[in-house]
Amino acid sequence: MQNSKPLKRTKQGKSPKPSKLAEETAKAAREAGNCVCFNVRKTARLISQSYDRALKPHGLNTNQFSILALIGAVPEPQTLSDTARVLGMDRTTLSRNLRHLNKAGLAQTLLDGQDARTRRLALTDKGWTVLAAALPSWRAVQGRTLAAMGPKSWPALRQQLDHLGQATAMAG
Amino acid sequence: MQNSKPLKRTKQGKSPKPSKLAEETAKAAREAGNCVCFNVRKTARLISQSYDRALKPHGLNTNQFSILALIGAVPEPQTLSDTARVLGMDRTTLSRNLRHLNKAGLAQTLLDGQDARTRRLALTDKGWTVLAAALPSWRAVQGRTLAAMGPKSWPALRQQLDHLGQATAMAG
DNA sequence: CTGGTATATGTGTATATACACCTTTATGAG
DNA sequence: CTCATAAAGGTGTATATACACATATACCAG
Repeated sequence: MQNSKPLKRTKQGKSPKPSKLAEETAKAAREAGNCVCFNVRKTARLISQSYDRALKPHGLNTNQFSILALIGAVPEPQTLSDTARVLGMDRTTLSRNLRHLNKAGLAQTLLDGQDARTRRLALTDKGWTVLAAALPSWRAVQGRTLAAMGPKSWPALRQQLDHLGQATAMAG
Repeated sequence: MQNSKPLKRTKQGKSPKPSKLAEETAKAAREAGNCVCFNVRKTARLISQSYDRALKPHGLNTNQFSILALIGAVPEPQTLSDTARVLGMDRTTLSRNLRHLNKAGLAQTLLDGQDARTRRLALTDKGWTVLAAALPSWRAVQGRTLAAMGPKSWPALRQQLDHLGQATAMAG
């Protein structure tokens, strides 16, 4: 159970007089509850759990499902970098996420005929099968989510999220 | 460079005839671009990079900043579980995130006088100092973000995110 | 008191995420 | 052709994330 270090004990009775710095900083810190980044990340954490549970019977999590769906959605195999861009994901992150999908036999990385540097992404037969099987589960959780949030509000929310992603690039 | 496995080559010239399954699934997969979970996660990835850069001079990332700010914002040390709940973070995730903050000497985990099971979270003096120093950087990036997205739209967006987080709990 | 249950937390494991840096290949200037 | 530079991708490292499971403690019914 123990976390290695010896722990102090919270003082009982009168709470210690906070330092001047602490007093001012505590007040300012309450602003940070309004942090855009924190609130988006928090929502991402919460909603991911819901989608992960829904996709679990297919051996996928929401991230893997999104990658498979994107690879499957485009007619010709795209490069790793382009795919990462569409996913809003760092190239190296996608590279590593693909390892799991490769190992699971769901996705394949193909050489390009023109450029020896580039890799192109495609689904395997098994990948198509798993994706096809997972889609109804995704539709179900997506439907429940839209219903719970009021389906009308999603288009506006999505637009704002897109806008925020773009704005972020601007804002540095 | 190589990823161990021998890679196939994308076929040149005429593209292969897609299977019936692939054809239907590809069409369905395009729906998934509208996935609520994917879009929230994507925005979270993008915006996090911006905040991480802004906080980097203080040795913090956006997640660590949020945790410090929350610990600092409440008057009395709260339990780990309660703190995790407010952060919308799994208890065990917070537990591990705290290790870094403990090791860095920014946060401390205190024993509770009443209940030997519970741990309460507080900032160290160094934690107060670092948080105080980081707050202006956070205000700056938050300000840039709000400006770039149109400051009027944030309150509504935040409300929708909160709602979505709640809805998620309902939707299973 | 004692055993059963609930609560608070830590661990094992798997995956996600991105920056800094490196290698390989393409491309263009001369 | 050759070298400089750019572009595509992989690796090292650090952190984030959560589920399943394990441990320690509290608390309550009998």
